[in-house]
Amino acid sequence: MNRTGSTKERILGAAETLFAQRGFDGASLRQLTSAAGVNLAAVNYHFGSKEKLVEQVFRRRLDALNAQRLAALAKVAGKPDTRLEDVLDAFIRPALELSHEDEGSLFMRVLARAFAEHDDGLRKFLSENYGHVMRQFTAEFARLLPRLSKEELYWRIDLATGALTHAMSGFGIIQRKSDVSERAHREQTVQHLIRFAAAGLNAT
Amino acid sequence: MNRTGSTKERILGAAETLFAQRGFDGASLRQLTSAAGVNLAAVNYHFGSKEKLVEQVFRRRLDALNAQRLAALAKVAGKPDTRLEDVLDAFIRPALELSHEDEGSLFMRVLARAFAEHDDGLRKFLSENYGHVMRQFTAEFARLLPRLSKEELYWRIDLATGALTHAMSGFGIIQRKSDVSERAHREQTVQHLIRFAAAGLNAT
DNA sequence: GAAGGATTCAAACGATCGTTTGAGCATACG
DNA sequence: CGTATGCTCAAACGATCGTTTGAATCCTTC
Repeated sequence: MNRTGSTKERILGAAETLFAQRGFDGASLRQLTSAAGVNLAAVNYHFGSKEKLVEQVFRRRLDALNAQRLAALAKVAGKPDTRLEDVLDAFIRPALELSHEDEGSLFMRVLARAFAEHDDGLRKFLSENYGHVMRQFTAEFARLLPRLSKEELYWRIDLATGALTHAMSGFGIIQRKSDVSERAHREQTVQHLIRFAAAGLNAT
Repeated sequence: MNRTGSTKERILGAAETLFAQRGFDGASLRQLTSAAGVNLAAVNYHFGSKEKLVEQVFRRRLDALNAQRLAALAKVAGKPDTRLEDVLDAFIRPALELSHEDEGSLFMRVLARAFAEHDDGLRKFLSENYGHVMRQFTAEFARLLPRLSKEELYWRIDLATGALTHAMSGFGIIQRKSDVSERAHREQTVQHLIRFAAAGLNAT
């Protein structure tokens, strides 16, 4: 039972963990509030409903994550000597750093579940709030891969993001290494993902 | 409400559709039996429990799918002039054909959900019953990519399967085209996937 | 056509779900 | 001190969950 931070923060933390482990339907508010050490009614008091809690779980991470992604993209977008790998780095590194924090290490799993859900409400929420991020990255990919048709480009970006989401959702448990090598290991992981995605995007 | 086939088959069909749309927890036996046009108690009578029904939904498709994959792999494995693309074709084409059947078009979505679940019981079931398929493909990839370390090979296979699962789980609805061009479109899709995966696996 | 196993059926079981309620407690402000 | 205000609490709400039951019905076999 977590006893640090405000009630809202404890609920959000427990929700992230349990949504990652058991899914949005599978994790009940009773398991969730029990793990957070708060009263059952606190969820509806602070968030209004379970569905709105789900939204806040996403917002808490994605606001910062996408801001970092856009900041990193801004440093390379449009520059004449920018390589494909630089853009992928801007996309991948913020997510990977999130996966290696003590807090937030399970969030990418929540995100992977959201993609698998194919839930219209959730997809609409993500598209409305964070769709512009993917659009900016897509525009930069299009600039660096001018020989690809629009259809081919969308295909490959979809495949690349699928690979990255799949890989990053497996983290937090499997890929966690010892503290001394964590930084080096993370850098190695970034390079693995970038090499794979760059080659796929750049395929003949 | 489906009224064709035996009770067991109608349940399996409705279960596949609803599991794809709403998830294993989200789809209730009442929705499921109602869509199948059978009595609620029929699930427990014919399958024993909801969990065993889930297993049968997987078995019904994966037995045939993996048999096709292994048969296609056997035609190229170990041959001196086999290309990476041939092995990927053996892996991808059977799954894509399943995605374009009227029946079974939603199964890859069920499979994508299972991957996102990270459920130990389900992963153990899949590993015990179909793990040898992935092992045979991995061995052939290792033969064709001798310059990759074992760690690098596993990384790339994981990323490639993630991309393919992600892409194929989006089918059945989005990518369905008109009947006349369906065969040509499917072939085009196979080539997209193979090109991307081959380039990723083969990256410098 | 009677017997008997296989299957279907409506109904109910206890458990658990998300949500609501109203009393109780805390802290801050007049 | 008195009283708002924000928050927590136990308890209960109706709904829905997976499962079980026992009678009704179908279907085969002699």
